[in-house]
Amino acid sequence: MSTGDVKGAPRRVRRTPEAARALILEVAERRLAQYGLGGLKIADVAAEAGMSHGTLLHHFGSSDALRLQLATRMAEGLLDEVLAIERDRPEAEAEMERFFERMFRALAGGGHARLIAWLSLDDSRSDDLGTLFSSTAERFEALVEAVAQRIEGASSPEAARREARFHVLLVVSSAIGLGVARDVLFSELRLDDDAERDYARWLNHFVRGSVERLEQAPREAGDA
Amino acid sequence: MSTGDVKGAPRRVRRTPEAARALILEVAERRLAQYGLGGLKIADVAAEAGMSHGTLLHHFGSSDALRLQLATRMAEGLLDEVLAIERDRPEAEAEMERFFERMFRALAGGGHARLIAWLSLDDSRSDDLGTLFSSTAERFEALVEAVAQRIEGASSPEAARREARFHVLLVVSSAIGLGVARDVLFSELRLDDDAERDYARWLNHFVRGSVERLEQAPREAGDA
DNA sequence: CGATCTATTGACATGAGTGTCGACAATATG
DNA sequence: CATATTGTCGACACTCATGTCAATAGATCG
Repeated sequence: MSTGDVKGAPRRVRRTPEAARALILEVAERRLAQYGLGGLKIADVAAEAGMSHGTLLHHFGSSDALRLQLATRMAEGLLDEVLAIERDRPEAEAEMERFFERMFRALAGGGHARLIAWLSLDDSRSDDLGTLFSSTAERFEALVEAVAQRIEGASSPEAARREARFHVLLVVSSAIGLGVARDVLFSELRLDDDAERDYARWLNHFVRGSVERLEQAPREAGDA
Repeated sequence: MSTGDVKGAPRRVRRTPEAARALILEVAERRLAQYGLGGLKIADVAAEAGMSHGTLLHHFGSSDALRLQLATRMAEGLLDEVLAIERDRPEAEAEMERFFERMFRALAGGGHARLIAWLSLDDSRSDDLGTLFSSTAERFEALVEAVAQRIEGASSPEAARREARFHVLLVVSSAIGLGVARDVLFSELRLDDDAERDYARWLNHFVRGSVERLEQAPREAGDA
């Protein structure tokens, strides 16, 4: 068995630091989604990226820094999603309809939910979550406001905001829960793999219907 | 600084194997809830249980076995919760009202959501989930049936079951998501700590209202 | 082409977590 | 009190992920 590539493949590939980092983060994100936390061992990530683990350390400094940058990258990706949704004028009827559905998919579909869960489960890293998502809070607040204004006429402003907040919390928490435990839940409830898309649509209709109902009839639900 | 206990504390405590295991599992479960995954290192668990880590290994054989037994214990605890709820006759109106709320709290409040997330995030352990929760699937199915029968009269049986399944999925996924990412979500949505109780109630009313609505008007929501 | 820069590498060091083992001691039994 | 059983301990060995370092080689520039 000869070594195969006698001289075709270069013994070393020299990348720009930016290219190397981008490549590593790509691989890391893919591995996080595919293998979970265990897939982020720097030796494995480096191997899949086609370099030695020493090189990876050279670019990121430490394993922790890699994970933090990965988290930042993914958080920004998620933020971009939310911003893109917001740019589509959520106040427009047709766009509002897709709003929850898109956010749901952004959270549950990709590895974002897993990332959040990972950061939450690791006590030493739970603080990072606050800084990572500090910029998204106001986006969520804007969303809450948008929803609240639609139902504000039918009830008091406080009640409207409470309803809006809980509606958003419902969608986001469900998306995270599904993103984390999709396999178990589908197995438990005997749903096939296509059901996630159906559920996303269903939840969208469900929440939207509730909002519309609140627009007309005040305090239909939500009094302790 | 003298050693304090000159002769008061026994140099060794000798437990029965059952007592030792129970103690260890107690400590482990507490630590999982408090410190997350990192809190399950056998040396730390053993220290908090007042024994050497060698003793812990003696009783469980391996670190993996400890985690698996802990998972089993917690899964059984969750199952007991569900069974207890079921015994309270979910078909009765008043109990049905509390059904979702109680399950929600059982999942989100304790460490169950974290356990599920932990097992899901670790690819090497994701298979254990299936076996652990194999016995709960039929319980969930019974719940789906109970909900479905309430709304069956208003629409086709298939549509009723679909609605029921998605309603259950909504509550469970939201509970898991909240149990995993409670801190982040509350921070993002600017909710205080009391909000979880309120949200559980709100979600209960929310889902119950939807079911009641489906009892009267068929296919109000849920057509793609 | 020769010099400089630095991304890259592989070998090595380090530390944390896990598992092993022989001796000790607490309890039961005669 | 003598003996057996075994839970318990502490020291040691092993594995593996992380991090370090000096040498190497690819790229750029004069």
